[in-house]
Amino acid sequence: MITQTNQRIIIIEPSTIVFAGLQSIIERMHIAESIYHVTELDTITQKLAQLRADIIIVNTAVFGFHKNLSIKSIFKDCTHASIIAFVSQYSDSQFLKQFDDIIDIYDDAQTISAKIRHIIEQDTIDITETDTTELSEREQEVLIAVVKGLINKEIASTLNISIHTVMSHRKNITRKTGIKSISGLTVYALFNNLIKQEDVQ
Amino acid sequence: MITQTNQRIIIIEPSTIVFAGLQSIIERMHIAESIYHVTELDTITQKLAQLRADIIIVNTAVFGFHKNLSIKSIFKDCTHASIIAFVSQYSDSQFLKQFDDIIDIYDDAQTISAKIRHIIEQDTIDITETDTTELSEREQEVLIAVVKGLINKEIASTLNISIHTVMSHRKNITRKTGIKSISGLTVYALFNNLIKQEDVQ
DNA sequence: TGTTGACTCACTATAACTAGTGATGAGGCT
DNA sequence: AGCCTCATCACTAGTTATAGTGAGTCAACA
Repeated sequence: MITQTNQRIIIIEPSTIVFAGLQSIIERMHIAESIYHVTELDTITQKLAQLRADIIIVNTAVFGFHKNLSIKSIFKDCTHASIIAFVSQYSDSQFLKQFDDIIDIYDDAQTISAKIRHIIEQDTIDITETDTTELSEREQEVLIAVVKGLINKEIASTLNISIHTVMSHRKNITRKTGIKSISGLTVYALFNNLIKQEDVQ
Repeated sequence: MITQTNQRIIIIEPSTIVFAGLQSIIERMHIAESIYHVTELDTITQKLAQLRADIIIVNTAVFGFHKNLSIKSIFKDCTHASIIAFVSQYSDSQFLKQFDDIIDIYDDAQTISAKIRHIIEQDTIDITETDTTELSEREQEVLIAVVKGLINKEIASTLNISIHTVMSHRKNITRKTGIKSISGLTVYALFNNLIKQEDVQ
């Protein structure tokens, strides 16, 4: 699989915290050459072209309540950049249609990564298959239950299947991931955002 | 100046992005031993005491519109934790007075760092009882081995004790922490910095 | 149409863990 | 001296998990 690791990204976001969060998530993707922070729209419009960004993520809040704006014209100098809306509060759905994609403040890291990857892949010709999920849906369900601390019998009853099936799934999970221990599976599940820390135990 | 580098911090914040931002800013301060993410209030209240946090940062949005809540009573099990409000939208100022400090979503990194440092310094003055670790040294060793994925027999041989002793320790660990599942112990060990993620499995 | 993968279930035998009780010696604290 | 914790070990009985093999149904796909 060919990955692009030289993306130039601009984030237009008033809040330092939110910027830091997006930055941190994007950095973990190892696709960005640079991440540029802009807090206001006005100060940047002329310089945008200069920065030659590949991706611009813009908090729709910076547009204020003037929702009749044309995104195309605002970013007219960035012809080859993909513009992603970042929505942290209600935004008009017609307005949002102008963007290449939308990231919601409540999206999880996996979703955000997927959206950005998708944008990059659209721009890149050589898309080879993206990581298909290693585990089947049912296997993920079983894994989540295991990590929640349920024993096989309990998993069987919550999923309405026989304990034999549960064991069968668990054997397949072990085979596919190569992880034998519950603690290892816990880290795997946390890392892959299959479960939240507070749901464990 | 004595700096505290072993703060256990819980962030109660629905948005992954905002959490990642706070995490990233706090990590740069090098004061946190662990940063725990919780997305909802309901799922965590009973477990809060167990986690023995020093600082709890809570997005006031999780309280919804019921602003007559007593913060003291919600966090009654965390007597020694400082509670910081994280405000991302309008919040009643009377309500906010209950908190030890307030972080606003538009605060810059420097301001946030200063606020957190201030909280820590206040606390370090009135440390009378050093929060001795809940688990004995031997129990910690056993716990780490468990979380590494070793089975009791293996733990026995690496620690040069009988398998009976290992089980004895494990029983005590379960009794003291109240955590029965290996996955729960894994989260506990990660949060309490007893083990690094990469050492698991 | 034949293959593959997902999902389901079963049987066997062995290994490992859990829970409860009990015991001993070392060391610290009051 | 008495009390407590830690660390060590043991026995019992019951529960749960692991490993290996096998097999049927169903849907997708080439």
